[in-house]
Amino acid sequence: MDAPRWLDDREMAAWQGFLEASNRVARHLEAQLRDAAGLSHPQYEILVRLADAPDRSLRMTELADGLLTSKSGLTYQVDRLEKRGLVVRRSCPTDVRGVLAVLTDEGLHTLREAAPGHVAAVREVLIDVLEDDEVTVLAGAFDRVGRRLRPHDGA
Amino acid sequence: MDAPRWLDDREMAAWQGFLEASNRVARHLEAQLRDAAGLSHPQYEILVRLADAPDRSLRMTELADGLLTSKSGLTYQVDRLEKRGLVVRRSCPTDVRGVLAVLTDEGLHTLREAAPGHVAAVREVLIDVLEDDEVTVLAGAFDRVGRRLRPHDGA
DNA sequence: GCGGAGTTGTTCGAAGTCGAACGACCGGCG
DNA sequence: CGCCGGTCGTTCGACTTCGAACAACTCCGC
Repeated sequence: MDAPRWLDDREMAAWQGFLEASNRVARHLEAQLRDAAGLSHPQYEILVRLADAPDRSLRMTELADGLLTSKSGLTYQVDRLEKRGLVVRRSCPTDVRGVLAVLTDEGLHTLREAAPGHVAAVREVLIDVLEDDEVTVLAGAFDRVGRRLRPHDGA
Repeated sequence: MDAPRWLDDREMAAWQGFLEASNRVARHLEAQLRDAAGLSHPQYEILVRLADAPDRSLRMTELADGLLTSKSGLTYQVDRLEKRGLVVRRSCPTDVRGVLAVLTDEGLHTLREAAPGHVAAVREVLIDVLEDDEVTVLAGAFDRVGRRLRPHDGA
């Protein structure tokens, strides 16, 4: 490691831009969701995944895998959602240890109310700021970056 | 807002990829810095900015502006750094309210030890995963995205 | 010089995140 | 049947972050 390859200007701009953009975008969307629907971004993602799942329900572990949060973090957020009545916990029929998180009607309603505003915000701060070909490049590149850091996904 | 423009597959891939990539990259670098130098990423950035500043010192507010953290967050991190002896607080000569954060020799030394490994990690998980033209596109696009969300930068 | 509006950095409480430890439970093998 | 490594979800304590409130102070117009 005696000859570190430093970042040239172009690389530095990409790196700094990435850092600033990811921070600001995350903050902005967090604020938008909270103001519009009283949801944090992790909570919103939990609702989305449950809404797409069969029976609107998923095991805690399945939920935690897709989400990029820890198991304990998921427990915390599901607690919050349950106290608001957007999600219910049921015990898993095939495994006594297991817990099923189930989206309630109210949860689905809340999600449907929040989704358009959230998507609009995503467009406003990211997608619609980019040219079409930039979106394409970004999708390809980030798929590679994300996959590479995924715990166990050789593909 | 009755006709939300949803994201098509390509846009969705870009958005999801952005989310996953920014989370995983941030986590990975946080872990790398902590293991190699006992620094958090915010702390590392503070050291970098101080090292580049005249007299290796900056006002707290100047520091907070460049950094993407709040004032209180900065106070907390500078407290940490000061307890480790990497930074010292001095009162500002031209403004009694002001506080100058000054990088110590030990702070500079720690930074120089940490920098090569950090840069290598940035290359490994982001820059070197991308093609040259992808880096270029990314730099341009993110500059626009970041600038757009900046509090006060009409340009 | 003076008074009020704005700035500066810190403190405080609330919130969220993580990893490690934990009790409870599954499943296979003897 | 009985045991034992592995899995499930929660709990716990430590850490970090944020915004609002705060006291001290500057700066500008008069």
